[in-house]
Amino acid sequence: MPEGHTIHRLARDLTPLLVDRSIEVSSPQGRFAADASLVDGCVLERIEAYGKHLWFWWANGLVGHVHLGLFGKFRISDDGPSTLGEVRMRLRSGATTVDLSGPTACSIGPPEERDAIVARLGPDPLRRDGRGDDAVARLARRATPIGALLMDQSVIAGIGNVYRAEVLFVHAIHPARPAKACTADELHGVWTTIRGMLRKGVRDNRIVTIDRRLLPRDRRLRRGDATFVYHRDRCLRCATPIQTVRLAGRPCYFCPSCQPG
DNA sequence: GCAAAATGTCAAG
DNA sequence: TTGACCTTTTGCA
Repeated sequence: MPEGHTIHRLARDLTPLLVDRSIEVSSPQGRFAADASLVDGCVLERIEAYGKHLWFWWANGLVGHVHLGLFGKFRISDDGPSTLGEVRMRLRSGATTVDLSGPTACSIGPPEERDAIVARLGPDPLRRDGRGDDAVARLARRATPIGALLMDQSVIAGIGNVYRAEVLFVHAIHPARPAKACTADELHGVWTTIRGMLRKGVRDNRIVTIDRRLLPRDRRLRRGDATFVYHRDRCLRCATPIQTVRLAGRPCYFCPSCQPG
C-alpha cells in the first residue's frame, strides 16, 4: 500500500530498531544474496526516505536502495522471522527481524546511484527540503492533464493514484484539465493539500483523506469510509456516480458533478 | 484451485 | 501506449 507516506513512516519506524546497530543482512529468497553479502554485519547509520524511495546508509559507505513498487511489503517481528512467503531481504538485529518481500527495487550501490535517482525526483512534500514553489513551477508550465502530471515523480515525489484523485477532488479540478489552465492559487492549494494529506498518512499509517468540513453536515460516514472519490461507486459529498478517466496508465477517479470539466 | 486486483515503474515499440 | 515484473489477498467456482 505504498505511496510516499508509507515510505516515510517506514523510515521512522525502522530507524529506532536498526540504526546504530550492526545488522545481519541476508536474502532467504536468494535474489538479493550477492548484494546482501556486501553489507552483512555492517553498522546501519541512517535510513532516508525520498518520495517512494527508501535508502539504507551503511557504515562502509555503501547505500541500500529499496522501492516497494505496487506489491512490496516490510514485515517486522520481534520473536523470530515469520515463515510466510518470499523474503528478498532480511535484516536482523538482536531479536528484531525485518523482512522485505515483493519490492520493485532492492540493491546495494555507491552514494552516486542514490544521488542520480534523487536528481530525477521533484520536491517531496514530506521533506524539509521540499519546496512548494518549485512544484508549482513544474506544474504551471505544462499543458499535460494535471491528473497525469501528479503521477509524475519528477514533478512531485511521493504522490500515487489515491492521493492524486483525492487532492483534485478537494480543489474541484477535473483531472483532464491542462495543468497550465489552473490558477496559481489552485496549484499552491494542491501542494498544501497534498502535504497535509501525506502528513496525516504518515501519522495514521494509512490513507484517510476525507475531511468532515468538506461534507454536508448531515452526511453520515460508514465504517471504512476513507476517501471522497477513490475507488468509490458514488461521491462521498454528493452521491453522484463516480467516473474514471485513464491518465498516466491508471484509472483516475473523479466526481463529474463536483469536478466539472 | 485459479483468476483478478492492488496505493508502481521501466523498457520496448 | 503497452506489457512485463514484483507478491499477497480476495472472490468465485
